[in-house]
Parts: sequence; C-alpha cells; structure tokens
Amino acid sequence: MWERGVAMYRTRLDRENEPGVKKVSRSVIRRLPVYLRVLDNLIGNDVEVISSRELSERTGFTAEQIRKDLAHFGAFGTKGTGYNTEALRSEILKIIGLHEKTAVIVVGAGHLGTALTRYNVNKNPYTHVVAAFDTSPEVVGDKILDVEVLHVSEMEEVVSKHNVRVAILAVPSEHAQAAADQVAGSGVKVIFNFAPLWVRAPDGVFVHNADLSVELQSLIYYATKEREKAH
Amino acid sequence: MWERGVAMYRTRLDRENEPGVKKVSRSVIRRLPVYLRVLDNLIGNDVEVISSRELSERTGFTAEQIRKDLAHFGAFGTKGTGYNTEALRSEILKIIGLHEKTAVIVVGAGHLGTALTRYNVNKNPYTHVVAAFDTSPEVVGDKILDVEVLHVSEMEEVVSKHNVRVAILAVPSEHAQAAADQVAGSGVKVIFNFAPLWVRAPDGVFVHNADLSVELQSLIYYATKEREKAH
DNA sequence: CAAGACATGTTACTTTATTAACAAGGTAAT
DNA sequence: ATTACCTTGTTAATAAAGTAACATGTCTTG
Repeated sequence: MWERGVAMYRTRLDRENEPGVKKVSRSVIRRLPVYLRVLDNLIGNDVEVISSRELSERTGFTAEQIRKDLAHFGAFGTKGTGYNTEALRSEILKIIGLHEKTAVIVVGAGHLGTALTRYNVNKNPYTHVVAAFDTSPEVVGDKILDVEVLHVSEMEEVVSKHNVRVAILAVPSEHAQAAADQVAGSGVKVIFNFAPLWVRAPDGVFVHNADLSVELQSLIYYATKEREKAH
Repeated sequence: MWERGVAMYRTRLDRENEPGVKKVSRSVIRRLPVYLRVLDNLIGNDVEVISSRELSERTGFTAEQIRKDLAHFGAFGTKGTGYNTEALRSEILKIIGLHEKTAVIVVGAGHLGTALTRYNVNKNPYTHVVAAFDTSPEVVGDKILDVEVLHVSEMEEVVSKHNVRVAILAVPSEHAQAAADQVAGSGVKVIFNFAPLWVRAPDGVFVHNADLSVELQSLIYYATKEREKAH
C-alpha cells in the first residue's frame, strides 16, 4: 500500500514536469523546413536512406543537432542505417503541419507584396496563396500570376471560406498595425510581417516581424569586422 | 619566482580566453537597429532623454536586456536619468558602422530584386543602393526609382569605385551560388541572400540566408498550435 | 544641503541551446 | 554465427543567452 502510494505520487510529479505537450524551441522549428528541402531533393534523386552525418553535410547543421532535433518528436531512424527519406519527410510534414497545403493570404499588393506572392507561388510547394488584398482601386481586380487582388473588405469571407491561418503583411508601416488587427480579427493565426514596424496581435496569434531594413542594418556590423559566417 | 611564474601563466590563459576583441553575439547585434529606429523616432519628436524602461516599452525587449546590450560597448547613460537620445543614437551608429551611409548593391533585378531595391531606397536612411545588376538585356539599362540596372560584368568596377561591402542577392536559386562567388570575388564582405538555397562564401565574407519559403514553412507550425508570440 | 527617488552598469543566477560522449541496436561480411 | 563496423537516440557536459538583483551614482525637491 505505502510503496504503491509513493510510486503513484512520483508519477504525478513526473507528469507535472512534462506538462502534456513538451515545448519545442523556435530554433528547432526553424531547422525543420531545411531538413525538408534536403529530403525533397534526395527523394527527387531516388535516394532512399540518409544518415544524420550526410544530412549535416547538406544542411550545415551538425549531425548531433539534427538527431537531437528529430528526437524531440520521436524516433524515426534505424540504428546502423539512418533515416528513410520518404518516411522522415512525411514525419516532418506532419510535425510542421504541412501535410496538407496551407492556405495563405498576402495583404498589400504593392511591389513587395507582389514579389512575395510570385515568390511564394513559384518556390513553395507546401503553401498556396489564395488571394492578395489591397485598398487601392488601381490594383484591386488585377491578377498576380493566377492570384486575384481583392479589396480588403472581402478578407474575412475569404479567410473563412478557405480556412486561412497565415497572412503575409506587406503594407506601408502606417497601415501595418491596422492591417494586423484586421487579419487577426478575421481568424488568421500567424502573421508574417514585412512592414518596418513591430506589429502586435492578441494572444493566440503568432507574429513574426521580418523587418528587412533592420536585418540589413544589423548585417552591416559584419561588413567592417572580420567574423565567422552566419546561420 | 615560482609564484610569479604561475601568476604570469594564469594571465596568459586569461588573455587567450578574451582575445583582444570581446565577441558580441548575433542576438545583440540584431537588436541594435531596433533601438536605433526608436531613437530616430524620439529625436524626431524632440525627446532628449530616454530610460531603459521606456525603451523597453517601445521595443518589446526587457530593460535589463537593453542595458546589458549597450554595456557590451561602453557606458552611455547617466544614472538617475537615462540615455541622451542623440548621443546614444550616435554611439549605436558607430558600433554598427552606419555613421556614414553604406553602399549596397542588389544582384538580380527581377520582381523580388526590384521590390527590395525600392523598399531599401525608401525605408532605410542608412544605406544606399548604388546599383542593381542583372544579365537579362530586357532589364539592363532600366531604372528602379533612381537606381540603374547594370550588367553583371560591371559589378567589380562598381564595387571597387563605391567601396561596396554589402550585396543583396535576389537571383534564381540556380544562379545563387555563382552570383555569391562573383560578389565575394568583387570584394563584398556581406551577402544578404534571398534565394531559397544556402549559399557559401569564403572566410571573411559573412553570409545571411533569408530564405522566405523556409521561414514561412516554419511559421506554419504555429498556425495549428496555441503558442506565444515571436521575437 | 540632505534625503528620497530613480536609473545605470555590473555581477550573480537561471534557463536554454549546443556540443560531446556513449550505450544500445542494427547491418553486412566472412 | 560471430565479428567489425555504423548509426541512432539519450544522457551528460559545456556554452550561451536571458533574467534578476543590487551597489553605485545622479538628479531633484523641500
């Protein structure tokens, strides 16, 4: 009775230390799509198995780090052999949530928004830009490749209809926060913001600010000093 | 004699641990331009003094972190008061190397390259795009705002003439590595690469790969799960 | 001019991330 | 079947980054 009681208590503590979902760091999540791209290439070349050491050579990350990253989510490899490329690809797709094509909207159909729409449509097999939005009558109604530019008033309907969870923001900074509020209000869960302003969003909405000016300015630090390579 | 010998030995070891220049992490360097932007705004509004606490509210970083970041480079504040906005701005400019306008080239004058050229010219007071480059006769000779599109064969001359140390790469991935080799060969010290491929460069050249597809894919992870905000 | 309030910069602590080491499992060849 | 060789996944050690605490110094106010 006592031993059993103690054992049960310990178990409860262990559960508390590992509260349901183990939290995985942003750094790990960022590396997963890099593994994915390499796997896509390998599969395209009919390579069926890959070791962490070979993945290391193709990604620049260390083999230990790759194994550890994957271990966060399960044991996908075979000792002595490595990872089956198809199986690992499939697992990573499931982890990220790319197993079905993700609907994305682009807000702001200026030069940057247009370029990002084309870039994404052409370069990314896992996401799909369902529409771009703008307020200017000059661009509303246009098409960017096969993507229609709609008026922002139609955003909520489109988001709802296509179950859009990701928005790319490429509007002038003076409208960025308002645009962020609107997309968040429409039900979007992730905002990828290119405006040179750090937008805020309610809890539950994940914001990634990709301020290219700030990024460029930070890089200039390395233009004068002799330093190691990035990433 | 013995004690002195030991003491000297220890000192030598300490020096080796701290080799002349103290290394400052990428994370710190990335935050500096954010402080800079806030300072620019404050100065525009004739604010002369700012505390780390107020900077914290405007940047989202903690006050402790801001103080610690700045402390890497010196003591710029006044106890009891805070930081003089003009003076701190000036210090950060010197730290990053932005005290004189930095010459930048854009390689690849497609949609993304054009958008980045316009974005940078309009949004960034500290850098100056001196030219864009392409190989296609259709775009060579065009102008993007007031930036000329030149043939890549002229790159080395332009880089040398304007002392260009930073290149933005926006070429198709199949040409990215060749383009990186060429700009590195021209004497550029920093490569900001937007091609969906991790380019490599010789030692002494700092590469930052900004693969937007990979970034977007990693964000999708947060579209399904409930998670905290980024950055 | 003394005292209270305030903010920096430094040092110590905690947390997180990366690197290394290794035990256990699996393959292939003899 | 046994041996030699690989490679994974886990645990341990190291390094890095972020957070907190506080001693020191400055300003302001009565």
